[in-house]
Amino acid sequence: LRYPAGHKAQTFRRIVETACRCFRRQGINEVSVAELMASAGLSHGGFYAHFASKDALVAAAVGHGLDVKRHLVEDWVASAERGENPIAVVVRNYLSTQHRDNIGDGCPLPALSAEIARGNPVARTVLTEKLMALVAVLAEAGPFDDSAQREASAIAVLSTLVGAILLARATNDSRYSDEILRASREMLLKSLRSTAVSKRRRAKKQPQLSG
Amino acid sequence: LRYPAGHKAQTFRRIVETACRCFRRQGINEVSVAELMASAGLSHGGFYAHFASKDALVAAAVGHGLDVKRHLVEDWVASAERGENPIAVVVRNYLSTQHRDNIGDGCPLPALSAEIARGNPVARTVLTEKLMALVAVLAEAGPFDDSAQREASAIAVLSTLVGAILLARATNDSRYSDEILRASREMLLKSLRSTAVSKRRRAKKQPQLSG
DNA sequence: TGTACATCAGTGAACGCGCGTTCACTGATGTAC
DNA sequence: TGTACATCAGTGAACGCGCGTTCACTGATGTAC
Repeated sequence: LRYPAGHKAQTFRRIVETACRCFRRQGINEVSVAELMASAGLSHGGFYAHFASKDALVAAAVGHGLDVKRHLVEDWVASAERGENPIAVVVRNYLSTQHRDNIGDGCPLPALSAEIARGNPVARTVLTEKLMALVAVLAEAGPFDDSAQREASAIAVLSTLVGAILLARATNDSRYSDEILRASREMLLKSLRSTAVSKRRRAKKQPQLSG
Repeated sequence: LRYPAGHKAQTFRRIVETACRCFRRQGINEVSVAELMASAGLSHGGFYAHFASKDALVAAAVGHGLDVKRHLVEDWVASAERGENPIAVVVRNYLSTQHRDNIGDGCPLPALSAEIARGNPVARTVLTEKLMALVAVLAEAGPFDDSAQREASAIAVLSTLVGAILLARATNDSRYSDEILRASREMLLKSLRSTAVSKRRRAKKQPQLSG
């Protein structure tokens, strides 16, 4: 066969996207290369024309998934209505039953962090970089005058988001799972309300990264 | 061989404890029955004299690990000095570099929740029950008059604890990992300080579960 | 007291199976002449 | 314009390996007589 220009790059992307979804749904080690390639509409032998190893794909898939999530968070932040705290929009969207129940399209952090933490140094480095980028988006949108305080607050919020989704998914009792989301969401929103004063004080300072 | 009374029960406990440590360190699917039995000083064939399947062991190991952790949290709560918020003690101990770096003895929730959420219904049920028990311990120690509010607060705190340890372990950059622990810890402690008034108001009401 | 047998926690070879990876091959199209 | 060949994304059989699980066996001690 001879394929049109860009065909291979397109296949590459399809494998990465399929992998990212399968990994989140089933876990990295529970998805075989053969299963994954079949999901992408290919046979398993062609895999190594695109990636040096399964580990290399894992790193690419994690990076892709976190990029997509960062863009989504940016959209949420941008969608905040005038006077509304953009972080509150992120919190409500992230800690939703939709996000909990849609692990295949959800954030890779609650789904894959534990597995990545234990091995695959390349994927770990990618995760660290993308995590920092995600925190930067949240920090830029957050209250507080001091930029270090903004980043610290963003990190703490993200920890709660990730932990709550993780526990809500692990829980077998659907009412309790809902309660984990609700309780974590309310704590964060209440905490944001109590810092609203500081936010108002910061209003109309020099923007840092706006384009 | 004929073994003394209680020998089998002791071996059972040794397998469960070894398994719990190995699972947290390496992940459930990355530990084989043979490797685990060797770590417990036994050969792999004897495994099925104790457990119906690897899944049955997983459920037992998760239950054991969460029981141990609940007792540890109870000790932390009891160790709080007069006038100190017991939850603050839990937060400082949980979000420590020692806990992050000692995954084998650490909380099973950040280490195993993602893997358990995806399969093994028995382990999921056990996790749910033990999670509720852990939340109850935190709720009993927490501020707030209203018991529903105490439970909600405990759930939110636990979400942050679990998420922060998970992200701190996944991060490759040791300074950033420390910062994840610090930022999450400070947010929780600050939040506890702001509810301290309500705690003082609650002082000397009827105790609920004290023994 | 001595002998034959039952017990049963633990052993280790063996099973079928699916894994990650390799490699000789395919075949429609682009290029050389 | 027509023919021979190079290209290379994708195919599918095969590799060595380790997995969870099974099972015939071991052997020190307790029990029956």
